[in-house]
Amino acid sequence: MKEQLRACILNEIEGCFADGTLSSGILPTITVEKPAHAEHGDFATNAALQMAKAERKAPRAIAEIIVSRLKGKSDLIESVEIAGPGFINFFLKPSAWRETLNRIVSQGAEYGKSSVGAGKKVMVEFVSANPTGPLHIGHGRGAATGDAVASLLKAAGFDVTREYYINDAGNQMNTLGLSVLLRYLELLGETTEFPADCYQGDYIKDIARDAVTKYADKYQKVSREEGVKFFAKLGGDLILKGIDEDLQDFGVRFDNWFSEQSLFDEGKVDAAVKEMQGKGLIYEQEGALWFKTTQFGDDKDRVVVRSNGVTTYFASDIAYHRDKFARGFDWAIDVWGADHHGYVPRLKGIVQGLGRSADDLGIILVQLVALLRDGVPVAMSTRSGEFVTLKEVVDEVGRDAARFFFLMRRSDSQLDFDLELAKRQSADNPVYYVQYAHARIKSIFETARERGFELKLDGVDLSLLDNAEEMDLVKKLSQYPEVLESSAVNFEPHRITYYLQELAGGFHSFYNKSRVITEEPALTAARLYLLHCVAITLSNALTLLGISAPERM
RNA sequence: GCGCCUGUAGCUCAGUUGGAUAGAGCAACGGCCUUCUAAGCCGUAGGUCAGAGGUUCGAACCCUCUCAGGCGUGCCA
Repeated sequence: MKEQLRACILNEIEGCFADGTLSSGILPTITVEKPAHAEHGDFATNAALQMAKAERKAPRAIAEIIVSRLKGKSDLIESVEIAGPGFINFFLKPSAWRETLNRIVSQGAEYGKSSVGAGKKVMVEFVSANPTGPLHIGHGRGAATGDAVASLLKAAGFDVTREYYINDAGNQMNTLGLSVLLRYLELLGETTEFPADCYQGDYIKDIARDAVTKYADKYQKVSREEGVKFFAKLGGDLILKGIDEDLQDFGVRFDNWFSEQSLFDEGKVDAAVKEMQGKGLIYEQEGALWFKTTQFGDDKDRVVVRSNGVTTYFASDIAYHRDKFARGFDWAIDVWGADHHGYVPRLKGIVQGLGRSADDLGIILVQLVALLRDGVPVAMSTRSGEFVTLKEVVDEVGRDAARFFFLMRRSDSQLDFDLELAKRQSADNPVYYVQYAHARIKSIFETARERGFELKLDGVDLSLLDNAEEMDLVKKLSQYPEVLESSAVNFEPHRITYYLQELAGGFHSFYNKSRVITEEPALTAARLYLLHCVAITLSNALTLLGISAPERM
C-alpha cells in the first residue's frame, strides 16, 4: 500500500520535470509514512520539503504543484491535503483499505511474507554454548532471538540455515573431563581435592554417578590423562544431548550442529592460517603468530597461534567463518552474548581478511537477562553453580510465555524477566493478552456456527465494515507485511511482539464495542470475515516467534 | 586510561532510521459484565527525551563535550 503510493508520488514528480513545472531534475529521497496523528491522514510524504532546496521554491508551493497533478490519478486516494510546513497528507479510500482483507484470505499462512531476501543464502548461528553445562536463562534469550530472527529472515525470502557451533575443542573440555573424573573418583571413595576452576554444578555429579553404575571402577585404574580424555568425551556428549533436548522443548531445532574439533581433524584450521599468511595478514612476533586485525579497525592485533604452538579460539573462528562462506553462504549472522561485544571488530576483520565485505557478517548482541520473582531479583551465579537453567524456566512458565518474554525487548537492551508475571493469567501479562485475542476469535466462530453462521469467503459485502474500530483493525492488519520486513532486516523480533499487542488491542476494542453475531446476516458475515483475517495474522505472527496460537483458553 | 552500549512518565519499555501536538503496558484514580470468553474494554492523571552546545526548514534520533550506569580491554574460552 505504502509502496504503491510512493511509486505514484515519484511518478508525478518525474512528470513535473518532464513538463517543466519543476526544474531541478533531482529526484528526492522521500519518506512515505503513517503520521503519528490520524488527522494527518493515512500516509504523509515529506517530498516537497526534501525538494525545497534544489528547487529554490517554498515547500508548500512545490506541494501545490505535486498535489495538483496527483488529483484523480490513483483509485486508492480519497483526498489529499497540504499541511504544516509542506507535508502532503493522503487519505485513502476505505475500499482501498478493505482490499487488504481479500489479500489476507487469499494468502492465508503466507500473508506477510515477502521476497526481499531473493533466496540469498544466510546462516544464523546461535546459542553455541560450550558443552560443559546446561543452558541457562541467558542462553534462552539467545536461542529465542536467533530462532526468531531465522524465521523472520525466512519469511522475508532468505534461504536460512540454523547452526549450532559446538566448542568441543580446547581447554574447557579438559576441565570438564577432569571435573567428571574427580567426582567419579570421589564416588568410588577416593578423597580428592576439587579445584575451584572445575565445574561445580550438580550435573557433574549426576554424570559421574551414571558412570559408576555403568563402568564401576574401570576408569579408576587408567592413567589420569586417559581418564580425563574419556570423561571429557562422555560428559560432553551427555551434556550436548541435554542441551539439544532442552532446546527442542523450547521449540528450537537446528539444521546443523557444527563441531569445532572437526575443523582441526579436517585440517581446516591450518588451511585457514595458511591462507591468511599467504595474504600477509599473519606475522610472527615473540614466537607467536598474530593476525593483523588492526588493519580492519581493531585496537590491537590478535594471537592466532601461541608461542607454545597451541592455537587460540580465534584461530578456530577464522577457520569456522571461512568454512561458512566456503559452504556457499552469502551472509553469516552470529548471535552473541553482549559481553562479547569487544570481539566484533576482530570478527569483522576475519571476514574482510577473507576478502569479503564486513557486512557479510551480521552480529546480534543479546544483553543479559535479570531474573525476577514478583519484582525481587533471583540470585544467579555461574560460579557457585546456582544458575537458573533454561529448562527450569520453561518448566515453570511454559514455552510460550518464555519465548514471548525473551523477545519482548530489543535484544541489545537488558531484560527483566519476572517469573510470576510470566505465569499470571491477567492483563499484565502480554502473552496471554495476545493469545487470548486469538482464542476469543475462535470461540466466536464456534458460537457463530452453533447459531447457524458459517464463515463465508465469497460474496461478502465488506463495505459494511465502516465503524472506527473496524477501520482501525483493517489498517493495522495491512501494516503487518511492513512490520515483518523491517523486523527481519533489522534483526528486531521485538517489533513483532509490539505489533501483536497492538493488533490484539485493536481486536479487543472492537469486540467490546460491537457484536459480531447480529440479526443482520450480511453484517455478521462481514465481521466474521474481518475476524478471520485477524486470526490469520495473529497466528502467522505468533508462529514466526515460535509461540502457539491457542484455539481456546 | 582507551573502546563499545545505555540514559525517554513513579516502574518496565516502544518510538516507523531526521518529520507535525513524544507513545504503550504496569502502578494510581474513575467507570463498564442478565447479550459472542471481564485472561477484556473506556476514561483521567502523569514528560526540561540525563545536561550543554552545534548541524537545518525541522532533532529523542546526526556531530562535539560533560555527567551517570553497564560491559569490554589475555599468547583464556
